[in-house]
Amino acid sequence: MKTKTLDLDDYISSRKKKDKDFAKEFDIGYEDFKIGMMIKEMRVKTGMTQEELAEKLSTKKSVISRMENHSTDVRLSTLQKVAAIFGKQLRVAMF
Amino acid sequence: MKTKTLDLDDYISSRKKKDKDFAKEFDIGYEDFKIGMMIKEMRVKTGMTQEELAEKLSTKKSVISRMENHSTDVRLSTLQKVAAIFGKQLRVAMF
DNA sequence: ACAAATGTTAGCATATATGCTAACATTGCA
DNA sequence: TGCAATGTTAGCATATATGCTAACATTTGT
Repeated sequence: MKTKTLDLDDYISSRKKKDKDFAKEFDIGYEDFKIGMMIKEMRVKTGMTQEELAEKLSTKKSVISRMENHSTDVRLSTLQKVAAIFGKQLRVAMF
Repeated sequence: MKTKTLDLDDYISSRKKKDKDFAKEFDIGYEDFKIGMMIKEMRVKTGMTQEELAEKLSTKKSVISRMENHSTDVRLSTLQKVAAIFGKQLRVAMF
């Protein structure tokens, strides 16, 4: 079961090397969440400003800044909204 | 990019057929979350009662029941705690 | 059928994510 | 250099996930 997990890790890892925007994914550990980095990376990659993303989320740019920097937690529904804006599908898994 | 996503879907799908407890994963759509089903499935599979899971989460069985049935949303930190109890790693991805 | 274990629900309390404004900081460009 | 765009932060308001208790329902085993 350990080896099986590693198989998938390897698969995803190699896929990411082949194709940079294959997906954004990360594991959530005991330390700080890195959700903000993920969101910021997708936003910057698509050339959006915080204010533009905020408008699409029907909120304010200060909220985006906080999410990208200070937030320690987030609701699944919020992540889902963000994913939708970037045309992505949110996936949650327990490996 | 569509085909790439399908590749991964196929991979995971076939892996799940080979090994039932390979992983629990699901996509979050516009409809209702199915987080509760995922949690319940893992709990039942490990033979835990709601009360036992509640104790490990330092909460009450009523909270578990609500999560498994009515909850429409959940925090990532809560999912992380649940995953940890089942010895799993929580992964979030935007495909 | 009964009793014990397990699960569900309602109602309320509390913690915290999210919403908002305004002031300030930083960056980029003329 | 200075202006405009963009990003950051603080403080407070609001919405909602989570915590808790108690009563009730359901299941399981005898």
